[in-house]
Order: sequence, then structure tokens, then C-alpha cells
Amino acid sequence: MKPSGDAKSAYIAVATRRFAMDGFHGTSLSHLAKDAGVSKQALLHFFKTKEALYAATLTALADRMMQDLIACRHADPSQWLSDYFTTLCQNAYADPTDMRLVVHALLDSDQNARKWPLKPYLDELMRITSDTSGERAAEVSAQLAWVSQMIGMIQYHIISAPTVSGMYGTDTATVLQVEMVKRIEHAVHEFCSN
Amino acid sequence: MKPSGDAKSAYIAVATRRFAMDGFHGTSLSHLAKDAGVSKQALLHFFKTKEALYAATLTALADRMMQDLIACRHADPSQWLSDYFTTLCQNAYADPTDMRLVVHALLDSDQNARKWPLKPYLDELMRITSDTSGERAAEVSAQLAWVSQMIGMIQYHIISAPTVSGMYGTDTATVLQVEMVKRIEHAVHEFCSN
DNA sequence: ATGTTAACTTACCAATTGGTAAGTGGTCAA
DNA sequence: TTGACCACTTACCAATTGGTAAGTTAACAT
Repeated sequence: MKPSGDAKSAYIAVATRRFAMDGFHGTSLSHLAKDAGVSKQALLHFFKTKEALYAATLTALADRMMQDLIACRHADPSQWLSDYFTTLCQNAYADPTDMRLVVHALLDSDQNARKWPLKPYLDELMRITSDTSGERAAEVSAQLAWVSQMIGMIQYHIISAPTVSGMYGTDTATVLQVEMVKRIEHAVHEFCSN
Repeated sequence: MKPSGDAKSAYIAVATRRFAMDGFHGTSLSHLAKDAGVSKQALLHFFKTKEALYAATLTALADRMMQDLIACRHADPSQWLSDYFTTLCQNAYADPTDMRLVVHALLDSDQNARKWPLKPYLDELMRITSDTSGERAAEVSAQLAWVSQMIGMIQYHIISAPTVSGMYGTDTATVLQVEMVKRIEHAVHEFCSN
């Protein structure tokens, strides 16, 4: 008998990759089981339904994103934001899994049915954002708008990268990638010095 | 016997809504048939496979987006862009179908297998963009970066709207909506006057 | 009148889906 | 030694999937 949590998180890791690639409906328990090298009932032993496994996947995703954000902690909030967004973008180039998973989850139509685990992450991002500007900290929606714009810019860029690459070639895609990081840094700088 | 192209485009319209809502894998031919009020073989009569119907849906989407872009034509390219992006955003609030369909298509993993019909639309957008600035018209990637950023900002905002609304309430979501339109106009203005 | 064609329908198919029921074999505490 | 528990397997299930085959019905040109 192996330690319990070990296999469980391994299954979540497998599910994360598959769900990020093909979405909830495009992923079947049999595929996941084959990826994990077990029978599909091994998965159903830990997660009673496919939905439950998906939910666990999203929760793990939220934890990871929060950790990555905290890992970039810096005394200067604008430095913190700048570091975080650029590393987020760089990591996503190396492995777009998490960004794809977020967007897939956003598109799932019954999003009001399941609780959304990324809210604490967004709240923390907005808290840091509000620290960059003392006076107008009261306007929640202004910070939400900016955070939403930044996250959207990065995530959309990541998920569209393969398509853009197919349209305009890998060379253009690479230049676009560099251009995009510059734009992120510029956006943070502009926001923090307004 | 009814005029041929009539029913066909009606089926595409039904498919567009469903595919935009649930994605390719989340949509079944039987659902589509039920929505259209026919048997599923009626669909297979016009489109040999589900993939073919999906492809037709994406082609129709590309035509629509190109038309909407051309409809905003203006002598001043910066005015053209400003008009287009704001109306695109406003239309998407009323009916997010097209934006959702684009993002779903971007996430489909076999995007290199099927030809991407939105390229002419993107090319036209980049052509207009290059008109706003005479000298640096040669840098394709700079225009692509900006266009990609604008489209991404709008589309991501639209698909995340229900989730944001669920997280922070409809009031905040409404304010965010207004804030976002302002940001779009600001972004166009800033780009055209650099 | 007749043949052709377009737009369907009913009947059917093997394959796959998410999920249940009932074990199996190993570990560990008493 | 026993018995409980855990991770997991094999066997099975009804429902649904995308798709085929073979009509049927109506319009239209000849």
C-alpha cells in the first residue's frame, strides 16, 4: 500500500494536463486512466465523479497561481507586480498548461454552478495593486479593470500563440513574444506612475 | 422543397450558438438537431461530418467579423479603429457568442490541422493599424502585437464577464464594463498618437 | 408522364461515455 | 491470527456518441 496523497496528486497532475489541452468535455476518464497507467476506477476511487476530479484540478491550479504570486513578493508593490507578470508570462511560454486551464474553466458554461477557486488569487492581486497608489485605493473596479486587463492580455496571448505561429510563422511569433513582454513591463510601469 | 442555402445557414446559426456555448466536444449532433428541430441526419446531409459543420461555423464567423470591421470604415484610420473596437465590445456585451466561439477555436488543440479562416480579418486589422503611422509601417510584429493585445483584451473581458460577475456581483461587473470601454478608447488614442 | 435531384426521415450501427458492483491483494493494528 | 482498511482491478451497465444505409416526399425540368 502506498502513501495515499501521493497517487491522488499524481492523478490531479495528469488531469491538469489533459483538461488544459482538451477541456472538460474533450477529456474522458479512460484517457486520463491510460495517461496515469491505471484503470479508470482508480480515479473514481479518489474522485467520485469526473466533475469532482475537475474541481480538484481547478483548486490545485488556484493554489499554484497563488503560490507563484506570493513567491514574487517584494517590498515595492510595483516591483512585485512587474516581477510577477513577467515571470508568469515567461513560465507560460515554457508550459502553457495553467493558462489554458484557466481559459477553459472560464468558458465552461455552468460556472455559476461550481464555486470559483481563483477568487483569493484575484483578491490578492488587487490588494497589491491598490498598494501602488495610496489615494484612489477605494475604487475597487479600477483595480479590477487593470488586473483583468493584464491577466487577459497574458492569457490570451498564450492561448493564441500556436495559432498566430501557424498564421505568421514561428519567426514572427518569437518576435511577438518579446514584444509582448515589453508591453507588459510598460503597462505595469505606466499604471504605477500615473 | 425549400431554397437550399436557407436551411443550411439556419443550421450554421444554430451550431454557432451551441459551439460558442459548449465548445466542439461539448456539443453533440443530436443536441444541434434538437435545437434546429430536425433529425441529425438533416445536418449530416449538408455537412458530412461534425468537423465539417464546425469548420463552416468558423468560416461564417470570420465573414461576420470581417463585415463588422468593414462596416466601421472611416477615412481616418485611427477613427476607424476606435469605432470598430468600441462597437465590437458593445455588441459582444449584447451577444458574446462570437467572442466565445473565437476563444473556443483558439483552444482547440488540432488548430494546425484545420485552416484558420480569421487570418484575412487579422491582416485587414493590421493594414489599418499600419495606416495610422506612416514611418514605422514596416515592423509587422509591432502592429501584430498591438492588434493581438486589443483583441485579447476585449475577448478575454467578454468571456470572463460571467465569472467576474459571479465573484464580485453584477454591480461591480457593470462598472467594470464601463471602465473597460474607456480603457479601449484610451489604448487606441495612445497608440495612434505615439 | 417521367426521371432526377434536393431535402429530408427512420432504422440501425459499433464504439465510447460516465458510473456501479463486487471482488483482490497487500498493509497494519490488536 | 484475525479483521479492518486501503488502493486498486475486472466485469458490467444503460445511455449517448458520430456516422451509415436505405428509404420517402416533394419540386422541377424534360
